[in-house]
Amino acid sequence: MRFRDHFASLIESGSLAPGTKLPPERALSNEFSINRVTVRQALSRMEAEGLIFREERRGWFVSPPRVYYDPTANTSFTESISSQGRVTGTTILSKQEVAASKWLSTLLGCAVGDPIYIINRLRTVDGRAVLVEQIHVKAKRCPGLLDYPLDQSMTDLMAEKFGIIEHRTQINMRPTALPEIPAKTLGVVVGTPGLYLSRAILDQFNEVIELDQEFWRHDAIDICVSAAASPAQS
Amino acid sequence: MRFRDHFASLIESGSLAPGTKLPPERALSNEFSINRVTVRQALSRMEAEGLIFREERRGWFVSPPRVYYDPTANTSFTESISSQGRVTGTTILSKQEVAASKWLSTLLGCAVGDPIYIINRLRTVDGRAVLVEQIHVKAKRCPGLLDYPLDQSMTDLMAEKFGIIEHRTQINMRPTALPEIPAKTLGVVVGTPGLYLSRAILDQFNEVIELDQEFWRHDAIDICVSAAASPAQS
DNA sequence: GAGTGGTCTAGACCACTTC
DNA sequence: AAGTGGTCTAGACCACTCC
Repeated sequence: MRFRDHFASLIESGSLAPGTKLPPERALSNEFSINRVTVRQALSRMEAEGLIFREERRGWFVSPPRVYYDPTANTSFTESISSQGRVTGTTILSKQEVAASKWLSTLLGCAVGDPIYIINRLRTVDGRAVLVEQIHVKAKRCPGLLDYPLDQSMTDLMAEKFGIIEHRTQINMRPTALPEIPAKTLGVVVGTPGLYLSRAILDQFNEVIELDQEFWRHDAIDICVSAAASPAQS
Repeated sequence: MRFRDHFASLIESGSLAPGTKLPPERALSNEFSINRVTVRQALSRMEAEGLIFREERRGWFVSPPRVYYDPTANTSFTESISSQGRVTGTTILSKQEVAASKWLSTLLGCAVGDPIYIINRLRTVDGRAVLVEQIHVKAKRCPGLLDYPLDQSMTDLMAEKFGIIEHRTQINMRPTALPEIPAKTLGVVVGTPGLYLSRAILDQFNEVIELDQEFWRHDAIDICVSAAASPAQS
């Protein structure tokens, strides 16, 4: 692992700036006198460590610092990221109205066939795609939602236009490999390590009104959560 | 990816029970008429997806279901896991008193050189090693801690013996590759995807009294957090 | 001691990006 | 059109597990 250690120390010492493109695999193979298969194995290891990332068929790049993100906070994604001096971008990939599947109806607590809005968004930090999200909301609770500008905070939009106040959120997260569609969207090889995050949002009447599913680049995020001990202590 | 899809459907349909050992790589290579390098590539992909896991030099096994874990809850690890019908185990790997390093003193808010207890524990679920944790506590606040039985809830121990009540916890998590020592301890290949979780625990006086660092097998955990919206809404 | 996984070499072809 | 990453073949040796 001489190869890995070489680059790891270069990156950690800051000699290689975030975003820097590494030399082609074949060049690395020559320079270090190791086989290209071995080079790729070492690069994948460094990818898993979050030191470097790749853009499919474009090459390997030094990873930028992770962004801190508190999924339980009431601050919006954009707000939270820009307070860290980073620039976010949001792209609407698609928006549509569908009839609730069995699966969706269970999670949202509605009838099968009820109208549901689905919005797919891509979010970037400093120009790099870091997450894709699929948002499901009950159309009945916010008619015409799709006609509003959707590249901003959904929370704000739903509060201002439809009087829906977030009351509680149930979040699940797990490390996983990125499935085909999110991977393609993020410009990443299918099977790259990632983070899956789902979020069920309940309104002031404790009704599930929104269900989000996010796939993150695993090296983009540092999740931080602050928890106050509840009165009932074990 | 015929190979991957074959096993993925077997596992997802439940035909291959958790814990089942897969055939040797060379046998798979023969059976599917693909090169062993390709077999290993597919297996690594399935490992990243959480479908299978490996024990170093022992082989590949079907992953058991993830355990749900709420790092913000006040329930103990054992309590939370056993309520899911799973059996936990805890092994003390080491316990010692050290002088606080610069790094530790900053995080714990004490002087460099102050006495600190360090406890390393290994935790298992249904017999499988799923996480290693390193616990740092201020020795001054709980003298003689190391002489108590340490294979149970630290929270309970510190409350009962030293009157220390957890008041707030600051948690950070990120997907990463397992470094050498945790990997070895978990019987996992260095560089395997994992989850890093750190926890700073503050007592009733808002003083940091404990600092934990955990490395999880990435396929073992499903993190769930419930968040109530705070009065101050953005 | 046999078998297995971990690591490595030396090629090859294709799909895609870049020019 | 050239170069690059993604995928694949066909071997090899070592360290370790298992019997």
